[in-house]
Amino acid sequence: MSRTPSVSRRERPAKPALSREAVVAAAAGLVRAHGTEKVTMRRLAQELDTGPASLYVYVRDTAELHSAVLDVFLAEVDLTPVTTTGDWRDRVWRVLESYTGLLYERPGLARAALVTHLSGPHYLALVEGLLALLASGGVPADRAAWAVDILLLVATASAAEQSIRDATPSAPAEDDDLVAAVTRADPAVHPHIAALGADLFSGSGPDRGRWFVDVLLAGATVTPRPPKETS
Amino acid sequence: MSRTPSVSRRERPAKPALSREAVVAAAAGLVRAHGTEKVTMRRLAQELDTGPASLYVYVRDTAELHSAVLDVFLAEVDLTPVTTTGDWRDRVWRVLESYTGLLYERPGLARAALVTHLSGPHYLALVEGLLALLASGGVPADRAAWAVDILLLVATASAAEQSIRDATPSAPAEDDDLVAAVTRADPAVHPHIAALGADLFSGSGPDRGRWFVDVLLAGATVTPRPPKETS
DNA sequence: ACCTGAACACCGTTCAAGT
DNA sequence: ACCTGAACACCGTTCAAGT
Repeated sequence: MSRTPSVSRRERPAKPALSREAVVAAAAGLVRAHGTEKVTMRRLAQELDTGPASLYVYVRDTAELHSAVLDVFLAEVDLTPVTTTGDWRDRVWRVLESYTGLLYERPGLARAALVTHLSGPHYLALVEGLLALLASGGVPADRAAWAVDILLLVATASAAEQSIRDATPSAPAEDDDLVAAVTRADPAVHPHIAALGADLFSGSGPDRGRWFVDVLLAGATVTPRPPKETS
Repeated sequence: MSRTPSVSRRERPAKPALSREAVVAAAAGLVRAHGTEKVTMRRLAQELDTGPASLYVYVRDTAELHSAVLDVFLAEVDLTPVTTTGDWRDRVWRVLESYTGLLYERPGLARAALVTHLSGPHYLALVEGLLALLASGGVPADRAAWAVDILLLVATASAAEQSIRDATPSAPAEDDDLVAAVTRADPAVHPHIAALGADLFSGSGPDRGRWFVDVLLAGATVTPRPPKETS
């Protein structure tokens, strides 16, 4: 008496067909559920009910996987300020705020973004939007490219850095080595650091960010003149 | 007849006594000889003729080790521009050039610096030097703190990024995903990116860097005025 | 042709047990 | 008290061998 084949074929939920989309989506799910640190080739393979080797058909390596996952999250960046009216600098700021806000909740991704080149569609859309805003503000195209690069870098780094602090509870990270070193700074050796003291870390992320955006955008709109010689 | 104790005690070159300095110095040697990637707890322990567990007496974890090693290399930063005469902006630039040059040859360390907080003595000396220069240029202390942060961030990132390109041979990284994506960009969807094309990556590291330093320092010396309302 | 089990060559960190 | 062998719990990536 043989078992009924049609029933015994499989007991567990259908194993979804693999594809790049499925792999990246599963990885994004892993980030959402357990954080970026848990997104390893092996864990992801387990999640997809296969062996790690199979993933290499769809992603080049772990770095590329991380970059693809980040792009999934970049879909959440609010680009509406690009097509809104209002001061262009404010609109740049709002886009960056949306970008940073996203990364604040996904610190591991911010750190990954710091050491990889992004190239996904949502990243391109973000860059395009910022370039459009800078163009509308009268920033020359070549400077706009540089400015967007740096704006995104600083935004990413601020998210990544915040995540370092957040790993420990205390407000300005009592036990941070840098804070300790600054507090211990000898005024005779490091007068400026000693004078600033904890003010070295002053200013909220947003305050610093807004200041930087204003400075950079102001500088980018100025046609650069060569520094005057000893005349 | 017992073996002569004084001779048989050890056959190999003296195992150097462990200490934080010895551990960090050995790690720096590993970086010099084989690159930052090879500086793992296990390899370092092997180098020091002990087990990995022993290292945890002297360093908290791998991140702290990397940060300590980086500080060793930061000893090479040329801080003489701090006490020289000449345009203060030039002198800031020269210090940053020295810092970046160092990291260009140690890409792994640049990447490490991007994701850790530094706090070593040479890092403090670098920050102190930059703060002194900005102060001499009339930058208010609180803005100077922000500016130095960002200057070092951008310098570090540019070294880390260069290292990503350098990992592959071709000049503007032919096979870079981002370059490919930009080249493929549809002008209808991404007009600004398509218009810029390869110019998105234009400008040498130093050109971009110098431009950025000038913009930031110009902005930092301006007393910020609240953006004028709709008046 | 396509996919993957199993292996290779590693990791960081902890802790019980030694001296 | 100080130090560490050995173990625990993982990694990324490759490739020979299957279907």
